[in-house]
Amino acid sequence: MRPLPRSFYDRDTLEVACDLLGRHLVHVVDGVARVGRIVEVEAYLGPHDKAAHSSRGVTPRTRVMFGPPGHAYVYRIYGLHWCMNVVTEAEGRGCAVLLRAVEPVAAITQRTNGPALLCRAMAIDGTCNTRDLCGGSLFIAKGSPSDPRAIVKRARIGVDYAGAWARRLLRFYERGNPFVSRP
DNA sequence: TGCACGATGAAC
DNA sequence: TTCATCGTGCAC
Repeated sequence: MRPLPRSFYDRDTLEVACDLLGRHLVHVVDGVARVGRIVEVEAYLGPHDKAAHSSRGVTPRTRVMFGPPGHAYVYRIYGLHWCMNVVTEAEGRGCAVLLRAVEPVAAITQRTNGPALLCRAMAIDGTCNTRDLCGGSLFIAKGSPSDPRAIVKRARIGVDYAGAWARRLLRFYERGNPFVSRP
């Protein structure tokens, strides 16, 4: 179980988003590897994407989104939950993929069908922000990639304010998987 | 320095 | 449908 290389993330965000489905998200906590198989993601395409945090440009919070690929962007939402993204494409692009749901594989005891729920179940919080996913205790491994023919494309959740960008089909999930947050 | 609001989840 | 709860970004 080793981290996928940085080249995995240094590609077109849509490609990475689909390729992330079926991969294993791994977080080693107190010597125990918590593992979840990624089954739902959303792509955020950069500053021109009105629904992306990076659309406001480089700020203290979004700086990591504009950094090199293969790093974690973990932010607090509604003052009480955490959400995790992986940074994609070349440095400066401001692209990322939000992890929305995982299927429990190992050492998971709570619900994982939602971006904040998966963070809670895998003990991912603000201390994981800016973490390099290509070496360390938080990473993504090969897993069992989803069949491309089984990938469903839908509009992203909770971005109605983003006009036309809200209607783009940038949410991807594995068809029929019971751990998807909103099938 | 103040304030409106959110890539959510849970309860009602 | 409503609310919890607070960091962020932008207005002033």
